[in-house]
Amino acid sequence: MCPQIIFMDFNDKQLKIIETAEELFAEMGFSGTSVRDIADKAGVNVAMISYYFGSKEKLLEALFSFRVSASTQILESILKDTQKTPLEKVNMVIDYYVDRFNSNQCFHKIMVREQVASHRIGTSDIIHHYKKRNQDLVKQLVHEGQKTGDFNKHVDVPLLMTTLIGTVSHLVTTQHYYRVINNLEDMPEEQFQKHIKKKLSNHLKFVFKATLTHEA
Amino acid sequence: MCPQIIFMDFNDKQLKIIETAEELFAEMGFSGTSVRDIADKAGVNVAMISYYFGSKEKLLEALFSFRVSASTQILESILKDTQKTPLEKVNMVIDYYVDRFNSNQCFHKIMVREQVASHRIGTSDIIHHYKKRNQDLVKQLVHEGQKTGDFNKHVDVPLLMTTLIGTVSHLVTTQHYYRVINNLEDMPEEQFQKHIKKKLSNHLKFVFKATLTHEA
Amino acid sequence: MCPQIIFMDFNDKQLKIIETAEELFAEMGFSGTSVRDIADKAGVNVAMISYYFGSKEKLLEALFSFRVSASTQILESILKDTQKTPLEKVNMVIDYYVDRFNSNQCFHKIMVREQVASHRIGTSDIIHHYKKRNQDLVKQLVHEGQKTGDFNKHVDVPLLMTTLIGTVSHLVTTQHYYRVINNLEDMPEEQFQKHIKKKLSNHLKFVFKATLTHEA
Amino acid sequence: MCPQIIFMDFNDKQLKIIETAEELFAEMGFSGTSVRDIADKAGVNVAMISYYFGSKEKLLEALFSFRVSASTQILESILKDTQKTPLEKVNMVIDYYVDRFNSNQCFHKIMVREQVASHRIGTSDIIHHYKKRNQDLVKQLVHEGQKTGDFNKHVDVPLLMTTLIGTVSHLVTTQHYYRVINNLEDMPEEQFQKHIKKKLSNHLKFVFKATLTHEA
DNA sequence: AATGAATGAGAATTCATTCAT
DNA sequence: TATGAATGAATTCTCATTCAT
Repeated sequence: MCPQIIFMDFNDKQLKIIETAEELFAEMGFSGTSVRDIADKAGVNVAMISYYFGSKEKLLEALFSFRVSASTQILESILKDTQKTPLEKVNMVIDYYVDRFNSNQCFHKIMVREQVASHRIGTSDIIHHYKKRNQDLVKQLVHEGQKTGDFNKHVDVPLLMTTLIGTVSHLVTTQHYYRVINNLEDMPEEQFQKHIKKKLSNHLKFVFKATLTHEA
Repeated sequence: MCPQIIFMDFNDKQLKIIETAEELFAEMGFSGTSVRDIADKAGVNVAMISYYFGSKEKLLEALFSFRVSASTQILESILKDTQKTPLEKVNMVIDYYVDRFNSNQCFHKIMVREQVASHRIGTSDIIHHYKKRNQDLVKQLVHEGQKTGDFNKHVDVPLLMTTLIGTVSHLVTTQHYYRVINNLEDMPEEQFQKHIKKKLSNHLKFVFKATLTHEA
Repeated sequence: MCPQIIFMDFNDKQLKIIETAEELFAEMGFSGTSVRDIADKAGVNVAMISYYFGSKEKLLEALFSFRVSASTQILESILKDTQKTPLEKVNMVIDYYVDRFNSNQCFHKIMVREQVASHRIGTSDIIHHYKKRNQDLVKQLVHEGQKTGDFNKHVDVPLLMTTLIGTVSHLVTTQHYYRVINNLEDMPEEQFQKHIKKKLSNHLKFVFKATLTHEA
Repeated sequence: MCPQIIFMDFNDKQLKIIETAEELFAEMGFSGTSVRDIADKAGVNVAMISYYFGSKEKLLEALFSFRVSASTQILESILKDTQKTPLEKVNMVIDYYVDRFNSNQCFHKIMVREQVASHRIGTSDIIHHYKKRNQDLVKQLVHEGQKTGDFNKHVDVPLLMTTLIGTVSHLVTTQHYYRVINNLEDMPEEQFQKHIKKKLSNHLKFVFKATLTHEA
């Protein structure tokens, strides 16, 4: 079904390289980061990267596999919960996305960049598979809410997903502008993260409740 | 206030370079594009780029100035219109953004990428200025709606802007995935653009109406 | 007919690079020579090689085109001469080969090496074309001699060509062994070249006369 | 006299490495083959090569020792045969060379390449020793034939050796061209080998008989 | 005895920019 | 004003070899 997401057992040095690459790719972009930069920051020999991953491109793919393979069941488990109302589940999905983006900011910055270009096949396959799966799950959830009469009938799930992911990823990638524009420059980083996470969660929950229940 | 947005008078060759650079930067990223690629595709001498713009970085800045300077008064004029209700104005703002992103896809792909990184000062200043101004204008509009009682009181304008821009830019940058996931691969490009533009506009108008008027 | 042998107009620097590369490839082999070696010896910047030829491989092809394209009509003109007997023409062909190998020793050393491997397409096409054409010309000449009754009937031209080229190229490539084995180490280089050229010419003429006229 | 030709007792793994190296060196050249290529193809650890042979260069020397040491007495035994006429012996020498080259094609391709360069001392000493010895033996044989009056007086043995070895080695190294030029591309490999071996043997025997017995 | 891990050196090539004209 | 030529620096990757185990 998704042969390219192979769970790999990375050793400490490989993990160190992956994590360092993640930080640098996030900040400088893939092409803007040299393998030497990564090696230097990770404290390993330059040749190690080719040795372990084959190439810079393959390192990016390894990073994708590593991050994507980490979370596959959470959304499923949210949906299966029979105790929750569809709206409660929607709120959980929102928190899942807010959490994921918030705790993997570097990776998602890379994702945002990579999604723009369609020419990197190795990664775009992984992204595509991941997006498709999640959209299908949310579609199920919306149908569930429509059946119970909680949600209105004409919800455009693909665009709702676009709003969800777009809002979260845009905030994550432009948070430094958000700080400046909203005069939050002096707030300590940790506090700022908590602050926007909370606000973003509330905002999206409100937007989604309004959208899903508002009569056309 | 914004010294770097200088309206420049570009000659034909300069414009050709800027437009070619825009296409390539959009697809390959800034670092992923070489000046030689640009020069070749634009049909000019490599030295022209340094000659005209000073450097590759400066070319990017010129591109930003060029695109941003082009539209400064539209939002203002929407707001000033005394004939329209606040909700009508919101819808106009939405269409303005949808239009802008749709007709300047390449540029906005670059913007999305560039926003991620905070290290490129030349462009981030322009982006910051642009975002700040637009957010302030929308804030005015929301206040106007709140005064008239059309909008509810606790609207988070910065996050609403995030949702607006995030949704539009996410769709623009991931439209190839959107096509595939929603089985629209065979639709001709032009028709597809019309299709998503219309859908996106309706979707956002509905979301905004619901959000701005929904009682908490 | 032979599209890959394009006559190129090389400038002085390009010629310098080609000639230096020829010397080094002859002595160290293609893979055994680095572009840096060539650049250093030729007194040019390393980047020049990529700049002018695109790649190391393409430089080799340029060298082949350069050397091969130089001599296309000589054999034809020998054959056309109506004043000479077939045997005289054979002797002229022999001298042509001896001369060619002798005055382009470096290039022919490269040819000998390159012929071994069939994996370098760019050059093997040129070699193949060149060998085919020359063999066809010699075949004509032998037929001519057979018609006049000068040569015997069962001459195997492909193998005769193998003997001709094999003998000359083997001597060229192993001349340092020849010197040592035959106690000619003290002979000055120039004199040695003259010496073996003369001896080789006589030897081959004798072998060919014997072979072509000897009754089975 | 020839200290480097030491008969070495290679174990299975060492032999596997040597044989694999032989194939790769023949096709790709010494510099064009990496120890990793050899190790991978031979199915052994990369470190094995340094471990067993010391270095890549030493592996080449081991290969030479291995192949050269294998055949030292055959030529001697041919000469000693008192039953055969000088011409019969010459024919046997020819078959010996044709056989040797034919059954050790890979090795002889390497030899051809290595002979070109004089800079690899380890191997050139072995080659030199080998050539010198064989030439001396053939010189004896020719003298024998001259004494009996079978061969004419002015035979140039060094150049006759050059013709013998040059012809055989040229055919071995350029057989793929030979196939194409003579429209034998569809002949199965095994059959082709038999075919050229037979033709080459007959050709050389005829050339040698003619040359050795032809009156000047 | 054998090997997976590791590495410094060097490989070819591309880069943005400069310079002479 | 415009450009072909040129280049030093940096790019990714491969190399043969060594080392700890």
